[in-house]
Amino acid sequence: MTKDARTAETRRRLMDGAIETIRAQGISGVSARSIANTAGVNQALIFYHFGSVDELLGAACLVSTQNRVAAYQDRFANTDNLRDLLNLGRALQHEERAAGNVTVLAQMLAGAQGDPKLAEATRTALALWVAEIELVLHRILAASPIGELAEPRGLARAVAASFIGIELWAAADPRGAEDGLAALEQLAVLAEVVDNLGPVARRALKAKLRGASKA
Amino acid sequence: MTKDARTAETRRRLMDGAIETIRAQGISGVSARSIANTAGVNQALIFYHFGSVDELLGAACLVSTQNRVAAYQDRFANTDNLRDLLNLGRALQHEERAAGNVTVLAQMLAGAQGDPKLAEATRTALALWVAEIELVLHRILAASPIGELAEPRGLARAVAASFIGIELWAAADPRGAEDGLAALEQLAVLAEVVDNLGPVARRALKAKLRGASKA
DNA sequence: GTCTATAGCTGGATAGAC
DNA sequence: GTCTATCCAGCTATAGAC
Repeated sequence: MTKDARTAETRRRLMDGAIETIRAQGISGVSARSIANTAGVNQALIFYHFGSVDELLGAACLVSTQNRVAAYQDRFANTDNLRDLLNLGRALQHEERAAGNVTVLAQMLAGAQGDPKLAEATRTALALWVAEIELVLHRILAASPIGELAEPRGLARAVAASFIGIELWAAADPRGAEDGLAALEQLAVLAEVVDNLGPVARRALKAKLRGASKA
Repeated sequence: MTKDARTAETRRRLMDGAIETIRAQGISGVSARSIANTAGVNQALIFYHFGSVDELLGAACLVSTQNRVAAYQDRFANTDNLRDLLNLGRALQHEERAAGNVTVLAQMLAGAQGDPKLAEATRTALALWVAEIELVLHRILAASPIGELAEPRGLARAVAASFIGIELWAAADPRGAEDGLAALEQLAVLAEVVDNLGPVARRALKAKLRGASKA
């Protein structure tokens, strides 16, 4: 194995270890030693390769989020109606719970309180998800009466933040989180029903919404 | 000042200090020393009065949440339609951002990952908010076509979790969180519009929703 | 009840051998 | 690049004076 390959391997193990440690113990369980232990790597190598624990955390979070988002690019691109989006959301929620990316972002966000460096890294990672969601919403809402009210920019952030909140909740109260998620899905069904009203009801609703948004 | 009064005063200062420390530095900035420092109280007294930092955190979180929820009891009780609920939510979001209770609960939730004691305390505190929200939703949804779809139990938890997510987001990206919040409010307006449809459209919608909920 | 002092541990970070 | 050894700051928790 060449030197470069060994370096890359060590860096990868450290980043994987960092993610796994956040996932299992939360941000307050994270330390150079706990990460090195999970990674099966010497503790001093964190500082050699990344300079500090914070910078390792930032790098790990960014790379792992890039990977997760990339895994959905096709599915995001092929979504152009509410029903597909709802299905995608369901799948995403389920798969990411297993992969742990949402949990990691939630913990990073918690750690970002009063730590500008972590805040910066977390913001960058979150932006990757938000950008994808925003694009899809833009496409879908343009053709929906709901588009009269909510703009994609805000809605994308609200959706992402809600995922974060639910996932955080799940750690303390799994059943409650499950119920909450089911309720959100039902609300999405409401949006879909509204979206599929006949042309007359649809025009009436549009007019009402236009009035409401001005009030 | 009597002994009992001094004891109560110290306990109060410690609990206030704990809350303030979580608020300012997040859960990973919390330690017996940082709390004692904020409280202006000797560090050893945490262990004398509460036994451990975790137990202080649990007690502080519970008491401060009780106080905040109590401050809203009348307003919750007097809310029986979507418009009032939307206004209450707006007021609550604004006032609690200042009071910091939502931030504290979010940080406790983050700390609860892999710490069963914190998880238990946080669950109890969250339940106080959820119970109020659930009661209001129960009242409102019974009279609304939306009630065909979402049950109050799940929806209450979803709403609370979303508040948590948004507030956590705000620490890293204030503008993004603001946009997200605005979008959620607009969605509530949609619900209100749906709720105020004429009797014909309303019956049609109900039938559609009933079909959708079975699918 | 409250304080000082301290034991014993874990944390970040670096120096220097290999 | 990686390892061992180590410094020192900060942590929880307790003992004991007041």
